[in-house]
Amino acid sequence: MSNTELENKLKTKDIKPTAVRLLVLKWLMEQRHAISLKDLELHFDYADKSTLFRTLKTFEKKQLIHPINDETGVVKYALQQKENTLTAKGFHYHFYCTKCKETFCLQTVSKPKITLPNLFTAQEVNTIVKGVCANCNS
Amino acid sequence: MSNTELENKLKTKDIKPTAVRLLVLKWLMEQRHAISLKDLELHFDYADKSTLFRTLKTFEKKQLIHPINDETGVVKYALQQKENTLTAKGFHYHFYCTKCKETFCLQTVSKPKITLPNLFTAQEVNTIVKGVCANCNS
DNA sequence: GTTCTTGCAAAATATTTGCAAGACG
DNA sequence: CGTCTTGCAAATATTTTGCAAGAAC
Repeated sequence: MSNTELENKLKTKDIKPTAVRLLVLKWLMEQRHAISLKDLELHFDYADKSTLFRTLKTFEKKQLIHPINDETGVVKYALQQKENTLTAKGFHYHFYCTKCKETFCLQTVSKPKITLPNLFTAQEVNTIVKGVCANCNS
Repeated sequence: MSNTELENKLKTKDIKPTAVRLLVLKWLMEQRHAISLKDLELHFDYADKSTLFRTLKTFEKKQLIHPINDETGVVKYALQQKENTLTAKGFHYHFYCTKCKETFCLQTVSKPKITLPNLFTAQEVNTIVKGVCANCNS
């Protein structure tokens, strides 16, 4: 994806396309798994931790990325694949590979049906599946 | 539950019944929601943080309690309701109430069916439902 | 007396903020 | 100029470990 395209992607999300943001977005798009702040820090060792932190926060607020809690204790982020609407919040499963320790977004065919006890009302469902990914299984 | 009963509960799990452990177990059994290390610290302000930390770790290792990640960033613990076996790992949903901020274990009727992409193999599934609990809804 | 537990201190890890300098328009 | 972004430092928050004293058996 060209720099102009990246810039536009940011602009349509109402994010000013700065150097750091373009680099982070580019890298995020190249990854096939979710990344953590630490991952960013290691990859962009010339940029400051707090800048990268705020970049993620900005991206998150503008819904360019979404946070994933894979229970490793560290929050990771992945690009928002579908547009979020209030009715269909782009539900998908997350998969954590216990071998390569990477976290992926899985395309989901259907939202799981969950029966709640009386008077309980649901707003959101998050499912994290742990196992071994295709790469590590072959 | 009497002290003797609490002691036995620990002993059957191969945990030495010390004063702190008995108090923690008793309190855990009285709660209807999961508790964090911080909760313990606040409740048992006369016991040391690290002691409480290690108490939780011991209970977890001996499968007296199980950790819950409700995506608040803090791990919480709740008593193991059913015995864990290798085949049926006592699956249940967890519910996080966005009003009272408490986390509960829900009794589940059936394990969700999840279809994974080719070559992906699952070992474990964790589902956290967010919404409003019965108490906050009434 | 050997092993396990506890308390205290401190390390390790992770997240977040204040502030001033600089970039951008 | 005014607003937004960045870097640096440092505050917070949380989890975890080392070690020595003490308790339990």
